[in-house]
Amino acid sequence: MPSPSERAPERTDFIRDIVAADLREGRIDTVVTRFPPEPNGYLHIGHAKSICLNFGIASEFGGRCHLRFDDTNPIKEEQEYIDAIEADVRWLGFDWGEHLYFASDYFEQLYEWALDLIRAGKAFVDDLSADEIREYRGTLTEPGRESPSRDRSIEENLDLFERMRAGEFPNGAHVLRAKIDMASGNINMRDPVLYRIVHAAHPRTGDEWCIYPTYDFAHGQSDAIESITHSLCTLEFQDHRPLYDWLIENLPVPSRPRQYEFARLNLTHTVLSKRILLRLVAEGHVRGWDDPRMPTLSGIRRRGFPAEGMRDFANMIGVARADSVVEVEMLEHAVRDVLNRQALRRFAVLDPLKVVIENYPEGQVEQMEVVNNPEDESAGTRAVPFSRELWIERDDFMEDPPKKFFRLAPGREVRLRSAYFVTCNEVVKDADGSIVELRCTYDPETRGGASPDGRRVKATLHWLSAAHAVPAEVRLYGHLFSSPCPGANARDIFEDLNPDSETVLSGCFAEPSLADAPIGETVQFERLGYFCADPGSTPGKLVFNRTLTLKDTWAKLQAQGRHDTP
RNA sequence: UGGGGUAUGGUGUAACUGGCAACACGUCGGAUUCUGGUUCCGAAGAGUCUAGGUUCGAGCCCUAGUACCCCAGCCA
Repeated sequence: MPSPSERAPERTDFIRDIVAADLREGRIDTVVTRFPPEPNGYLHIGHAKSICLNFGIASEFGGRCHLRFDDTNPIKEEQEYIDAIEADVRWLGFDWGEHLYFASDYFEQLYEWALDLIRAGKAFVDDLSADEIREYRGTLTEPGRESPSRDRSIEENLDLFERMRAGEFPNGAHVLRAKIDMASGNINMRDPVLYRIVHAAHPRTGDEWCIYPTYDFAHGQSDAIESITHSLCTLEFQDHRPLYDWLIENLPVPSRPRQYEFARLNLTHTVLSKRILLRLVAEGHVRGWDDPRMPTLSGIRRRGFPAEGMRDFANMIGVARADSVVEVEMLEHAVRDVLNRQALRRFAVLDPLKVVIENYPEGQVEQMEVVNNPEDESAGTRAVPFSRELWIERDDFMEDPPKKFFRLAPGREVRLRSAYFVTCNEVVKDADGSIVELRCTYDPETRGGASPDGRRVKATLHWLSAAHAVPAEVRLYGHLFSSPCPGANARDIFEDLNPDSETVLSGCFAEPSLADAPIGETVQFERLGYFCADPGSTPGKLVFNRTLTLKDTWAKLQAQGRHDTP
């Protein structure tokens, strides 16, 4: 069965158009892209869009895509992030082969190129402090002023820069700057900083360096070294493109990469900002980077989202240059679409209500054959034990049902899925008047859920044999933010956190086959939604995370009814 | 008169080189269904930021506006 992405027509967007034209007109032989994360945090859904774009283009056009860590700032970067990022990209389904690179691999070459720039009189060592540089830079509407250090001799610049590398100066004492144009309307061209002194250990190069190139001095040159043809980044780097090009043109680099920018992804009810995600974790609003509510790849993986759904979503939303906010419903649709096709069906009861089948022999147990996935016959069937005492969902019974409720009610007959038709005869209540048990009878002729006489029922319920059901904890997840646009209108983004984003249910039951449910495999609890065992789940204490609910027309009706009857 | 971008249904995208504004999500109906799921059928919803202009014909070309986004890290 082809996936939607395979049967979808060839996707086109402005970047693919450019790549196709470059190939067609012979400007390049092979397309080479790269995904360039900084290892200072975890990857999120926004990164997934970029990963799918870069790796997707490479595979569609028969090229290759590199994974390159942009590790030029040792203060923020850690090996932990490098490992997590690699795992996330692999999980998403992409393979960089042997093309794993680090900007730090190029530090020596970058240093040589900096020397070249100095020798060409196009870079200088500045003595100004960070504050002074800011002052000299001017403002958005006023030009900047040239640094007093700008006219230093090439020899002195060379000497100073070498001594910067040698560790003779403390952090901030000097900086290497390009000599471009302090009056440029583009602030990035006002003698941008190329190197700064940072006495800090780097996760890869350790103490080898105490000067580090800035993003601007590292990125384009790294692209050139790797023969990247199309360097794709987000819109906020548009203003850097003139500098990217200036460096490429003024340095003896081995290839001529081109930068193209696209709009980053925004999702409703979600925040895709490393800074905010870091705070959510640090301030304990969530269980960690991989909390099932987090939009991180590790979070959605723990939540049970299949990678294929994530990829389908990336294809659905397209790539453009206009700022936009995609509704999460589209992501949820992509996930449900994959899960509907692939997830095995299982029985679980979240809010159990006891049902006793009065005419069912005491002590008898039957193994009912239940289909694993109606969308995939090859998934086969399984046996689920049936007996006299059962659990059903409390929501599936109403003592005084409204007209549109067609589940179980006094005197009404429904089907227990793949088992029998049952009729409710009596409602047993406790002293407080709350329902504790239903007394029902079953029709032996309807075994397997069939109706030999053609009798029809309006509802089919899931159920569990009370004696065989295994206890479980189930965590229900909703949107992390209740507002579709968290932090909009200058609101504090944390005020928009949804207080009900996680509901932990204890006292749930699952069918016996779920006792050893593999971690990370998402199944459908019939009629309820998609769920997967949490990594913290053990056979002794089962914990399931709800990936998504099923679409629920009844819940929608109820919600509408609430408005209709004030 | 800083610089750089972007405007198409509620949302995201599409419309080859000027030729009936299309697809998906969502919404609303209906059919099917041993999941109020899935599937199927149908509908509503934009006349393309505004105002002019060119043209037989403009989302696309021209002119003038408007709105929104990004930039003043030794972050990326």
